[in-house]
Amino acid sequence: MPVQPTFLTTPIYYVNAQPHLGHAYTTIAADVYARHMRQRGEDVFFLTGTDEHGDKNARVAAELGLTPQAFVDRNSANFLRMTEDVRATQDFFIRTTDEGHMRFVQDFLQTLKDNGHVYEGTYEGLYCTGCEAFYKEEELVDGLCPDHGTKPEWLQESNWFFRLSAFQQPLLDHYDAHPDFVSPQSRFNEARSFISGGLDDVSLSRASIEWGVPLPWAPDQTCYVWFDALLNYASAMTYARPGEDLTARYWPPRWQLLAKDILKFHAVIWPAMLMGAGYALPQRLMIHGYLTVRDTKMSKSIGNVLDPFAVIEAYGVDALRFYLLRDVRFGGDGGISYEAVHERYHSELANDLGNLVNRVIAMIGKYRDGVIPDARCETGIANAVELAREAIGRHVADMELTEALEAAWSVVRDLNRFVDARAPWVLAKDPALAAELDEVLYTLADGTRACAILLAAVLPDSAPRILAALGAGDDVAWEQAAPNLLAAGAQTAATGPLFPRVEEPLGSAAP
RNA sequence: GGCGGCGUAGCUCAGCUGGUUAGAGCAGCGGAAUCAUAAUCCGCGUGUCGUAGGUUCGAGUCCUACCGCCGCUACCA
Repeated sequence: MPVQPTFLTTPIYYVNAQPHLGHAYTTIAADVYARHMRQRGEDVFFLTGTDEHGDKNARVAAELGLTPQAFVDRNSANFLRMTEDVRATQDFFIRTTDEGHMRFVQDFLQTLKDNGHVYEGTYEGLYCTGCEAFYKEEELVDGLCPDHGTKPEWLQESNWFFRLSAFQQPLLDHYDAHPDFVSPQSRFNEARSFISGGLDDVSLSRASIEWGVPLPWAPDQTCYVWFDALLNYASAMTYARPGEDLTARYWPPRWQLLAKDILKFHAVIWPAMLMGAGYALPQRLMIHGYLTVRDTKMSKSIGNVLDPFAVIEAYGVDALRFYLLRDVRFGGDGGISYEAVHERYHSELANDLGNLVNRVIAMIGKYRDGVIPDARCETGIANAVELAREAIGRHVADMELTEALEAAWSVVRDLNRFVDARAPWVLAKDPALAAELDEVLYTLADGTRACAILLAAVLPDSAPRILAALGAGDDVAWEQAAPNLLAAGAQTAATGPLFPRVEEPLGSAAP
């Protein structure tokens, strides 16, 4: 199979806030895809990072007595640490304050202008200085800013505009020619109908905001933060590897992941910008939904969200990764809770998978002195592995991560069924059945090994531990996700429980 | 208001272009087994498929109306 370049991105996260579950969610999903494609031997470039310009940051920095740069340095570091905490394996962590990025933004804007897509105009409206944004009258609450409760002022400023309106037809043409441009389908329809409803030009600059990228032809204005931010996906190609331009190798992105709240920026403005500058468009955008905390009578406290770091601490990072992709169909909205984490962790990770590994290792230890017998994988299990491998490959490629996990889990369930059906403890009592016992034990060890490969992208901590326990080495290459590849004679190694039981769900004893 | 979507077992949800007795997981009940983190396996659901009509030989699956919920309806990340 030829090595394919695979460029995928998460949005860059706005450093004004602390990293939270939403950030972790997108990052984890992207990481699962990246790890999977690396298993398949593809040439992956996984990009994530932070969005650092905008007046909001400058103001908060001032309140804290920091320079804007010091402030974003500190907060960006929190996001970088978050990617490490969830075991994300990005190939580059971009920051919009990077010199390489800012230079690219200026070049890009100049290209847009040279191509005739930028003009000077006047923007006027009700402006809230707190929000750094214009409001329509109907958006105000009693004539006041809905966020700040202050009275917006009528402001008029000269801005530079991007001729988005000119791209309505080209965008529609692209949507019609690429029916899988935006997933899920409902988001595709939403974006397309938005475009067909008519596009207005958008201002791409701000006057009187200093914390940003100056327009190359009008340094008194800075680039509107969204233009600045969107361009990270392209700018990273030019400087992520010093002295090397990766654009030819990776562009365009195969997948760009984002949550539904920023659909229009990515599905309308972003492709139009790329068209205007002569870039190829991303192949596919994956729009995922919101994780909502279940509205139970129990949770009275406001802002009682699920803390991903608390879950990692209590259950391990694999549990968080598994839970988020398993319990909520990737792409849609879904309710989450600490109780559900607790249930999934025990019923599936601990009982189904963890206990499977444990019982297999125990039986091989007890009946064969911890040596993998010389036998062949039973055909039913072998077929199940082959089927799951095919299904998972297909699902992950289409960013159907929940479905992929379901396909992997069916093999785990098959293996547990197989244990009971063949009852090795009965076979062990009759020396005449030694060959059958060998086959059963080999099948269990080999099948469990294959499951570890199938799940390695989701469970980066546990999969290698399973392989080690089975004496199966540490190669998680996708070709290994096939039956009969466990070497006979390998020595198993006892391990503690992979997923030790946890007494109480988080949040059950709130102070 | 306009456009779009959703409403399926106690819970969370699958059900592609209409076609055998509507499915899965969890929870619950009963049983088996003992290798294992008391984990596992087997069996058990008469569900008005939101409501009322319609098209069809046949409709969760298409059409209409209605009820309920939700998203989008241009520049706060």
